[in-house]
Amino acid sequence: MTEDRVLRTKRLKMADIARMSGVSISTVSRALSGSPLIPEATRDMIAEIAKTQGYVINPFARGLRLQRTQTIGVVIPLGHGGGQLITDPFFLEMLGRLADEITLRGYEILLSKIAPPKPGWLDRLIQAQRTDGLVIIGQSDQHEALNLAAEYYPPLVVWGAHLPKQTDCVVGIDNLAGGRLATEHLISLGRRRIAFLGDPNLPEIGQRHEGYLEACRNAGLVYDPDLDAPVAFTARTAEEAAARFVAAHPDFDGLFAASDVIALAAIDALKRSGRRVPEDVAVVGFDDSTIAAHTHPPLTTVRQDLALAAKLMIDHLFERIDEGRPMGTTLSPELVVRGSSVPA
Amino acid sequence: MTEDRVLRTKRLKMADIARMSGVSISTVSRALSGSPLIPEATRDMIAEIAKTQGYVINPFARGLRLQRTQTIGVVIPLGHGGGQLITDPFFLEMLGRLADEITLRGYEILLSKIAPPKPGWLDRLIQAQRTDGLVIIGQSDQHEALNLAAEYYPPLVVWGAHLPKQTDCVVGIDNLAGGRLATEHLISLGRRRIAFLGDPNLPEIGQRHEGYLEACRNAGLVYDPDLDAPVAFTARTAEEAAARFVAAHPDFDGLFAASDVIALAAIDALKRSGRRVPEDVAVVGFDDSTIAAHTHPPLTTVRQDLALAAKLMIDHLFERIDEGRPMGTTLSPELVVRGSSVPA
DNA sequence: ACAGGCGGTACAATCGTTTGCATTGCCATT
DNA sequence: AATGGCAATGCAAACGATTGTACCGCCTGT
Repeated sequence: MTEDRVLRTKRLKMADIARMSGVSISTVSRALSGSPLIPEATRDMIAEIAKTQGYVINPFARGLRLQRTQTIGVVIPLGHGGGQLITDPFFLEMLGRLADEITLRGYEILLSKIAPPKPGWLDRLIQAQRTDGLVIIGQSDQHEALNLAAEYYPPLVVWGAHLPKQTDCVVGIDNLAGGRLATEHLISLGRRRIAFLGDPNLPEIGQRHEGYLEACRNAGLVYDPDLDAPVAFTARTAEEAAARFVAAHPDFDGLFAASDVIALAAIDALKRSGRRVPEDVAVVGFDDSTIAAHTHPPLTTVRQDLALAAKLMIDHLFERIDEGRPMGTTLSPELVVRGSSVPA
Repeated sequence: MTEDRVLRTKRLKMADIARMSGVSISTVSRALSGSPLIPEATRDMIAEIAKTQGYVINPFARGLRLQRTQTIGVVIPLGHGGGQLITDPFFLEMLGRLADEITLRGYEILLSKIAPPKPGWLDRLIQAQRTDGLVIIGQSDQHEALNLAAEYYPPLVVWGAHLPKQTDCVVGIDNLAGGRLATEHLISLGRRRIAFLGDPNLPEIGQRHEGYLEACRNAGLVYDPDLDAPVAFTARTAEEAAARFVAAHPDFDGLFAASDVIALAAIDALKRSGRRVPEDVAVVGFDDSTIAAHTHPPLTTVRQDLALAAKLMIDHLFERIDEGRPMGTTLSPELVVRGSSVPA
C-alpha cells in the first residue's frame, strides 16, 4: 500500500476536511469520533479523506470544548536542598516506568520539574487545567501542600511515604520495614556500630530512619548519636557530605544509606580512606537502582519494585479520574543481599 | 505575609476576575499580560485580585487563540527492536538534562514515547500543534522520516548522528571519532582480537562501528568477520545476546561495546564464563553514564557531555522557533580510561 | 392525501482567551 | 464653545473543536 499522504506545510482544520468531503463540520466531527449518528459509508469516506490529508484534531480546541486534556501531569518536586537538576537515577527510572504506563492508556505526559517549590505551586498546576490528573514523584518537603490540594482535587496520586492524617492517595513502599530490614541485616552480620546516612526531613527517608532506630533498639545496641547524625544534603553535595562523614567517623562497622546514590558515594569515600567494604564496613543502600547490581562491590540494598509501583499509581489515578476514591497502597520492600555487606 | 489565597474548588475564568475587579475581560487580559495600555495602578489591582483568588490563565484557551503553546515536545522513538520500555540510563539522563534546560526557559515539557514508530508518527505529532517545537532523542531507525519532516517543519532538533544529505538540525557527538578512539585505545594496550558489540542499524552506532573498523584497518589488524558480527538486539535482550556472544567467542582479548549498558552485560557474561576483565579481555563502553564510574571494574568508556548537549539542542531549537536556521553541532567525544581496560 | 416518524445532516452556541477597533470622557488648544 | 487628541476601557470577532436542537426529505400507514 502506498502512503500517498500529502506533504502539507499548511495546517488543516476540520473545516478543510468538511469542504473536501462535501459535508458540514459537525458531520466530520461526529464521523471522526465514531458517532452512530453518521452512517458507516459516510464515516469511512470522511475518515479516509482525513487520513490521506494527514489531518489531526487540534487538541487545544478539543480540550477547550471538552474540558478534558487526555494528558497526565508527572511532577517532580525538588524541595530538598534546591539541587537544580534531576539526577537521581531513582527519579528517572520511576519517570520511565510512569511514561510507559501512561502511554499505554493513550494519554500524553506533561512533565514538570518544580525546583524549588514556591507557595501555591500545586494549586497553580491544578488551576491551569492542563492535565486530567497529576502524579507526584516523591513528597519532597511538600507533604502539607499535597494533603491540602488532595482535599479538593481528587485525581492526584503521590509516590512517597504514608503519613498520619493523610487525605491524598499515596503509593509507596513500607519504608519503616525497609529501614528495619536493612539494619537487621547488618546486625545479623555482627555489626554493632551502625551509621545512618540520609536526610530524614524527606518523609520516606524519615521513616527509613525510624526503622533503623527501631532495629538498633530491638537489638539492644548502644545508642550513639554521633553515628545517627542524619545529614541533610542535596544530590550535588552527596559525595562531599559522605566523604566528610566518613572522615569524621573512623570507627563504624556498618552503614545504612538512605539511597543507592548515597551508598555509592560513601563506598567511594570509604575506599579512599583505606577501609575495605564489606570487611571493615558493611554497606546497605536503598532503591536497587539498575546501578546497584554492577557496582564494586555489588550493592546490598532494599528493593522497590518500580514497575509495579508505576502501574499501581496510574491505575489509582484513572480510578480517581473516573470519580472513584481508591485508597493508597503500601508495597513490601525486599532485601537484596550482595557483596557490599557479605564478602563474595 | 499571610497567604490568604482562597481555597477554591470551582475553576475561575477571566470573567470572574473581571467581575471582581469591576472591569471588562479585555482589561484583565491586558493587565495580566502587562500591557502598557493599562495604567499601573489598575494593573496592580487586578494582578493582586487574580493572585489572591489563585487564578491561572487557561493554557488551552490561550493556546487556541495565540497558536502558541509554551510547550516543547520531547520525543523518544524506540524503533529498534520494539523494546517497550524506556530503560537505558542514557535516554533517561538526556531526558533529565533536557527537562532542566526547557524548564529554565519557562516552557512546559510534553513527553512522548513512540514505540514502535508507525508511518506518519512524526507528521501527526507536528500537525497536532500541541508543541512549539520538538526534540527527538535518538534517530532510532527513523532518519528518513525525520529528514522529510524537517523540510517543512523548522522547529525540530535531533540528537543523533550526522548523516549525508541531512536537512534536519542534528546535535551529536562525533561517533566515528569516538569509535576510533575506543578501538585505538584497545590496540595501544596490545589487544589484537577486538570484538564489536552493538546494533549498527542505529545511525549513531553504525558510525561507532565505522570508527572501529577504521582503527582496526589502520593498525593492520587481521579482519575477522566473526568478531565483527554486529548484533542487533533490544534493550531487553542485551544481557542474553551478550552472554551468547561471549560464549560463542572464547578467543577475543578486547571488546568495544556500543553503549555502557551493553558493556556491563558483556562484563557480567565474561566474568561468569571465568574470564578476567581487563586481564583476559579489555572492555571499552560508550556514554559514560553515571553507572560507569562505579562498576566493577570501573568502566573505560567514551564520554558524551549530556549537559552541554542538552543546552545546545535547546538553544538551537529556540533559535529555530524564532525563524533562525542554525546548523547542527558536532561535539567531541572524550575517552575516559578506567579499570575495565587497564588494571588498577 | 396527509400526518407522523425517522434517518441524515446542518446550524449555532459554547469552551476561555487575545486583540483590532470602536467608544468614552476629559483636557488643552484655538 | 467647539474641536482635536489622548488615555482608558469595552465590544465583539476570532481561534478550532463538540453537541443539543432544528430542519429537511422521504417512507409508511391509514
